[in-house]
Amino acid sequence: MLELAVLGLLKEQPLHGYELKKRLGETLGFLWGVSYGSLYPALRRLERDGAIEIVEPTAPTKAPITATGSVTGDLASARIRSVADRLASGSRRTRKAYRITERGDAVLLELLLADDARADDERTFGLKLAFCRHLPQEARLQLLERRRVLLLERLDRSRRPGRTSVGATDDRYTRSLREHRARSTQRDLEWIEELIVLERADESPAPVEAQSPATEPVVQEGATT
Amino acid sequence: MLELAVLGLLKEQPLHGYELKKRLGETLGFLWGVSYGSLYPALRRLERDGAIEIVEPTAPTKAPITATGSVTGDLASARIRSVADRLASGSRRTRKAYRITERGDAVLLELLLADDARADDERTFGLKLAFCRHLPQEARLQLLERRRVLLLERLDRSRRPGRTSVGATDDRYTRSLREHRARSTQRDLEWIEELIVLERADESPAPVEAQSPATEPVVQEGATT
DNA sequence: GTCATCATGTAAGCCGTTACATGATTGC
DNA sequence: GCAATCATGTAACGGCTTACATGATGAC
Repeated sequence: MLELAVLGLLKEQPLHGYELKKRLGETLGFLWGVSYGSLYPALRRLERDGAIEIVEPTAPTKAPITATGSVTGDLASARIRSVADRLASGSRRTRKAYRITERGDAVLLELLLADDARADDERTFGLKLAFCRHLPQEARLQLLERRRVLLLERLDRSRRPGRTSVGATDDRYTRSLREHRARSTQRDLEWIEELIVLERADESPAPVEAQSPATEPVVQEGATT
Repeated sequence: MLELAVLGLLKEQPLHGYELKKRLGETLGFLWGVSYGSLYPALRRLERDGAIEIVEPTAPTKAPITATGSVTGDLASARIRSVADRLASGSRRTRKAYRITERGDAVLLELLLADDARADDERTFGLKLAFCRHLPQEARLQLLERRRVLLLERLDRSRRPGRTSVGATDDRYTRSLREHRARSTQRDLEWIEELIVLERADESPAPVEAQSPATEPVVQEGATT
């Protein structure tokens, strides 16, 4: 889960651990308090696996700018930011900025597509949705559909009263809790279905990857109209 | 978290591990798939700590029926059920039914009162609410109030846009996710506030504990009459 | 007699946490 | 020079998961 988040964030631009942690809390609402104790080990793991690599300020030789031309774009945009700014200027050898590699792109894809069964985890779904623009539309729809099924099942389970007869607690609180959860699930479901409709609305088979950097500005002012 | 659930369920009636796991999924909606691999160790831990004890069918000598007269009531109601039925009849020495002890009552109380800060965990709150009838009303209100504050904070955080300018993802999906989460939090908040109002409505300082055993047994066929 | 279910457990491992240790940079 | 912040890490531990091992009971 953490790895998914890290890769997703690094896909946008190179960052170092400290900054990464901040974003984890800021732009991704959940993942409030991942600690350094888990973040740094995760980074090392990812580096070991070749999914990310350290951005060397003096030696950008390794940059394999192949499929994603956006990489250079990200770097450029990063350079003007204070984050990578001092990094690139040669000072500040203490911080280590990481960049996602081609291998990492693949891993990200994999993580986004993974169907965990144990995907109940709200957060994991949130994370996937947050980065699903990196998926082809088809896979995106699949993700939404799977979620829909899961919610339907949950709703179904919550409806049948189960075994209220025996020793099952059924006081005011439990009942309220059950009802509230059922309503929440219902709304989640409606939301997902709305997203599905929207997704189906623009059935453009164009590889999202290519238009990715352009997505946000466009949507902003009437892309779906 | 598991321990809280276990103690809560055992507070109602003695159960053995296998049955316990089923209930964990049934009556408590979340906690779908706790595995035996965590349940049994948890039971041993609780037993070691003296929070629960094995119900010995032939030797009910240890039963310290002191404060809670309900213990006998629970046992009685359990005996007519197939669960403890065969247990009590002498056969079936393979299964181990557990009963909560006085010590366990205290532990349960403690767990219900615990303010984890990391109480973000939806499930932990759900669990607490599910068993909060074992708390004095005052503490119950406190629980709800704390939750309210947490939700308010979350809502507040979700409102301020943060740093949308830099590299922060803000595509259709992320935006929708944020909005949906904000709405959900808003509704959770309204729900909690409703519960608080209800709670305040019956400011009867009567100890809930006393009327608790009357709830379930009556349903069955009046075992306690 | 064998299969499904009931029932209890152990071992290895993952993923995260807290607490601790360290040091560079910046502002005052 | 000192404190705050930035920045990176390690160690110990906790809790839960999967996969595995075992065995009793009841139905057919």
